[in-house]
Amino acid sequence: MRSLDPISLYEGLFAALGPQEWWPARTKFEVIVGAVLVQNTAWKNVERAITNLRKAKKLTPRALAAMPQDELSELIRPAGYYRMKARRLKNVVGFITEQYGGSLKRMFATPLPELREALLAIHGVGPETADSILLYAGDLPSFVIDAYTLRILRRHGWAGETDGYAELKQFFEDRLPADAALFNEYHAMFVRIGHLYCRREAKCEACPLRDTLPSLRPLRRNIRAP
DNA sequence: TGCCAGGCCGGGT
DNA sequence: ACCCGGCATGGC
Repeated sequence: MRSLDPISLYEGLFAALGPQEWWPARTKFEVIVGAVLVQNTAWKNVERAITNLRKAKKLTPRALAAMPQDELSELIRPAGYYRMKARRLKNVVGFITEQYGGSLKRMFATPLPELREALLAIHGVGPETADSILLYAGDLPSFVIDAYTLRILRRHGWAGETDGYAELKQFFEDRLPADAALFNEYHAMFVRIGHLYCRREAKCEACPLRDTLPSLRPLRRNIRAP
């Protein structure tokens, strides 16, 4: 991570990409469901599953909790790993129901570190899923690292091979103001870059990071996302 | 046509 | 503390 100034990188990304308006979801609960469904899965497939759930009117904690797991797994089938993910969704809604009476409002009123630990204790919720829920559903400043972030940071030599999720998360959180809107925009831009320029088919030469970044310097102090 | 996507878990070194 | 196989559908 040496030689990476996260604020310069943010400014470079934002200048190149603009606001991302993430997470693509209509409700907070839909974000939570999506966060589980997208585990190692293309978002396109998740959309189908979400659509099925919406049409079936199952996009609330209570409706999901009341549904048989087999029925749930059929609805989310397009997202892949559907049996496992049905179980995981059940675990998450069980947690919301038992701990907070099904109220996301109450859940997200929990102090961030405490809630994060609680989420990680749910079977099927790992660091990225937990942080995505905290940030994108809860508007809580928990920086999300994902495969794209890791790949981009490594490809540019900013992250070493030994840097893992915890190290990278810590790195950004230590150097940025704890602002959910900023973390939101930042991670969303990493994913966008990943999608467009950092996949197998995509061209690395077209990546905005390629030319803009080396010439970047910290210019402004106010880096709030729109 | 294969390879792989916005992970996570469990069992083995 | 790592490393690996399993989990599954759909798109390019």
